[in-house]
Amino acid sequence: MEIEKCEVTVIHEETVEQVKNEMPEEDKLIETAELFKVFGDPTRIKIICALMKAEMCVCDLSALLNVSQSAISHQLKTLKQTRLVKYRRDGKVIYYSLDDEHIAKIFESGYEHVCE
Amino acid sequence: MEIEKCEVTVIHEETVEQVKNEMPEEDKLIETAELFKVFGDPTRIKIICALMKAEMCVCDLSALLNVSQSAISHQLKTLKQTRLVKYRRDGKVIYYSLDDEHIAKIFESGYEHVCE
DNA sequence: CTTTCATATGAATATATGTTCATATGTTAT
DNA sequence: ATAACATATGAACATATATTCATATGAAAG
Repeated sequence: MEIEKCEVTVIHEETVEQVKNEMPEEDKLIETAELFKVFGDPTRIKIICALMKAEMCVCDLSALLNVSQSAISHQLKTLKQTRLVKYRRDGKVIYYSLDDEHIAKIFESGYEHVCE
Repeated sequence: MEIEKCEVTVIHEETVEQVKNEMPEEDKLIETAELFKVFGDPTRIKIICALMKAEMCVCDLSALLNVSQSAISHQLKTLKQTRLVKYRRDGKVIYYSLDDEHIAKIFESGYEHVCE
């Protein structure tokens, strides 16, 4: 007895084939989703937005956004790992800034849509 | 005895004040995060990407993306609620498409960054 | 009106994730 | 060395969320 594959009815085979050929690599799409996911948290988007205006240290971000130092630090870790922010050390203080001009562009594209 | 506010050390008061004044409304930022969150799931980003190429029905999306009909339908519900997709009915079949040209722009801004 | 088919939906489950708390790290000043 | 301070980190907890499963809805055909 065969194990049946859970088949799905396809109504428009041509469309499915055509779109399948035009779709980007799955890996790229997953990476894209992961990128957007990072933008998809209130604390992180606020950090990104703040860093568009000025380079800032952890405790300033913490005060500005009214979020604990630890929470900010954890989120900055995520932002570092995904290369959205970079940092420099000056004594005890660590200054964060956006890694790249393009990060701001992504923010803008979403923000504009919300404000339309 | 007073309840102390959990105060945070602020190092650069001027910067914090200035950025605070330049920041958009919190509501808008939260909405922006919510928008990006919708883009931040592999299945949903694939649906969005597919609908950039063609209008498609649920079972075609299901076949194309190799995701169950139910899962696709649940995700389309999310996409409908956030006004990223619209639909039209033709008999038993419901065709989905992107609600707005701008949706594709947002996708592109993230996709480009990944492919840079 | 009953069946068939495309889609939607609610409950349940497993997993992911954001924050807190306590503590560690690393730098500067005494 | 030691104290003070800015930041990082690990564990724990609570919440959010994506998928599955079973079933409901709604339209067309017989």
